[in-house]
Amino acid sequence: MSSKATTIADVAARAGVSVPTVSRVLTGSARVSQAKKDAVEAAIAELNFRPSAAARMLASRRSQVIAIVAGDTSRYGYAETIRGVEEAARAQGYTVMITVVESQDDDEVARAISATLAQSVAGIVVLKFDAPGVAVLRQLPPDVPVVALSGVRDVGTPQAVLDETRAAEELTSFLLGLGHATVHHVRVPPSRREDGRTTGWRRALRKAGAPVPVPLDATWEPRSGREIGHALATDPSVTAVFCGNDEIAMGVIRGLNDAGQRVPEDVSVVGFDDHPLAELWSPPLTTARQDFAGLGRRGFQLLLDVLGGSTERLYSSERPEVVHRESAAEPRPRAAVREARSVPAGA
Amino acid sequence: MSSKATTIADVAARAGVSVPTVSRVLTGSARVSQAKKDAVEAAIAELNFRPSAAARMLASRRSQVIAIVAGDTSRYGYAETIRGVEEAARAQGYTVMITVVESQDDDEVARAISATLAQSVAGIVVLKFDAPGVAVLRQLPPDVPVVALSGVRDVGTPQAVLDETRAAEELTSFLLGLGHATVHHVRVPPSRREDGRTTGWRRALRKAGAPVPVPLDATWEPRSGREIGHALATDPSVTAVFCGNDEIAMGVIRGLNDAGQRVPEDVSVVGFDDHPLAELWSPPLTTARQDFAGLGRRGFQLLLDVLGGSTERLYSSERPEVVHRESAAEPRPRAAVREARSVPAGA
DNA sequence: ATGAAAGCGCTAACAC
DNA sequence: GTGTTAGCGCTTTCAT
Repeated sequence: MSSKATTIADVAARAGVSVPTVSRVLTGSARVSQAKKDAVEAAIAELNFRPSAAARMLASRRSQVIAIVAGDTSRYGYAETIRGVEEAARAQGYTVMITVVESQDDDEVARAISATLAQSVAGIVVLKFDAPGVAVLRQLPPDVPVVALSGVRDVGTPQAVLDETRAAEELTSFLLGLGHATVHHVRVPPSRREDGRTTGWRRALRKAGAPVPVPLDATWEPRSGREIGHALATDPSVTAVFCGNDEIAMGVIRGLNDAGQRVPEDVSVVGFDDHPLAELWSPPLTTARQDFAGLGRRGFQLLLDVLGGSTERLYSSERPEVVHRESAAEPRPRAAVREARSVPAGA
Repeated sequence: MSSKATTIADVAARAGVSVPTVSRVLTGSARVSQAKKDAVEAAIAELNFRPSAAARMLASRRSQVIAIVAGDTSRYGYAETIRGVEEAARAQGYTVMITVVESQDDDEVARAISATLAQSVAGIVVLKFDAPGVAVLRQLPPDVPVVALSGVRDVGTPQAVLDETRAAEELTSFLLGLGHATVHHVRVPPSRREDGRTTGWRRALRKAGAPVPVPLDATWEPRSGREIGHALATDPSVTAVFCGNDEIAMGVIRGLNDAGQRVPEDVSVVGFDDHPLAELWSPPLTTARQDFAGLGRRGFQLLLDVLGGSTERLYSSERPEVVHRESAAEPRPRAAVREARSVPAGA
């Protein structure tokens, strides 16, 4: 696709050597005399030659391309994770292609897998953050080098995890320790029946003997949190809320504010992720910091280990750190609820 | 990389036909009798055969892969644009690979271009949002199918644009129309000497005969806006601020608040992009809505036109729409400035 | 150390 | 319609 179709044969001719010799200097697979090496390199530069990755893959049956399979690419955690994988891959000379799986529908999952495998990738990193990711992992042929990235440890596939269960438990316990009778929970769409964040929250409540309220479901849209905030405002028993992520927490706080409730004076709200805007919010969000880019980097490293034939139990776990800011406080008698202002039409 | 190395020859043998016939049903390049077609499809399914994209590209000299070249992948505008390109590409059966260019440094730009071109891509979409993007565009060989995505119209390369100059001018004029003597400007790192947003702002001020303050420079980090907000708070002549993007606007508002200034009562602040959190911020942000995903989709469509050999002047422009919310108001005598609280250490 | 020959898995002519 | 014959641009034996 570059200039004309400058091939390795052109380079060989120009340098006065054989084709395999050019290949040797290209790949460094065997020693070549300095003289020929220089000649080849000069010819390559003059001809502005670029080897064809396709021909290379075909002949060598090896590939320097990895695929990232994800249910989304632009939401905060996904985008950061992808950035981490790409960064680490690039540093090792790998190219990254990306496959999006829209749903856990069989056809869609099969389509995504086919599209990915057709590209002769060296390996695959799947973001197991949601149902599509889980489905892909389950349907992938067993002999493909793959690593999963997620929030909960699992058996089987090599994986890098951000242990959200422990962090959620810690965050919930912190709220309970402040004196709240219980902690309500607003969750984002879970990857399976229950996310680690929800499990951790439940575990903390159980351990403390606190009642376990029914979790409320938000979508990925921050504004869905706002509506839930309106609802939460009408329930005086709600004094602390643990949200599935910071963006939902911001929405919930906004909804609570619409209804005249202050955070943290009337209701404490904590998020998850430590989104870049969490520290700038009013009030600054207490949350758990997730190093998504780091997760991506660890994931790629693991993939490299798999590719290297490592036989170890491939696994890397890290625990998000709770960041204490100002959105959580001791419970106090709540202010009177006022009618939630409806969301402006053009908003 | 899939199962073993099931090839088209295995399929042919199993189906009792020749290799090209299998190829024909695979590509639909020629009619094949229904009987053989069925046999081939059955064999493909039984063998779980997946054609090798590498072999295909090599033999046909065509590719179903496009590359997105970008200076960043996770920031809001970038991530959304990438999402749009990927979505449109996937809908047409294309696979997307992504190349990140870290800087405008010659070596880095050359590395990115080489990595991209080596993959035998059908075409390239470059995000000309920053200096690295501009540099890549300039150094790309002239015969590569490419389209640029940006905020300012340019000559040369086919491109899809989001006309930020006009939108910035409109936003600034709106502020001036409210009665502000001038509008200060906080810009994000520009793609060249000056971004369209800055140009539009300047143009509006000139047209109105308003003084043109020196623009302030933020980084891409929202918190850099906060520090600028602190500085702005000490200058009583500042009554309206136009920020390069919403995240910086949020930081500026926060900084202003730290110093006891209210928005919009004391200072009006407007952003750019209509970030998903802009409507949830306090106060909700007046801004210009940028349809980045749409830009990405239009960009891919343009690339398809280029690939189709279209000889038209390939160009697609759209103008961001100003969204009026609550962060801008008429100027009023400002409240006394109080010492800006320093940013919390752990924040 | 270097060249000749033989493919990698597929598509593209070209016959029939 | 369908099979035969040639490659695509590289890497890989295998000689030398």
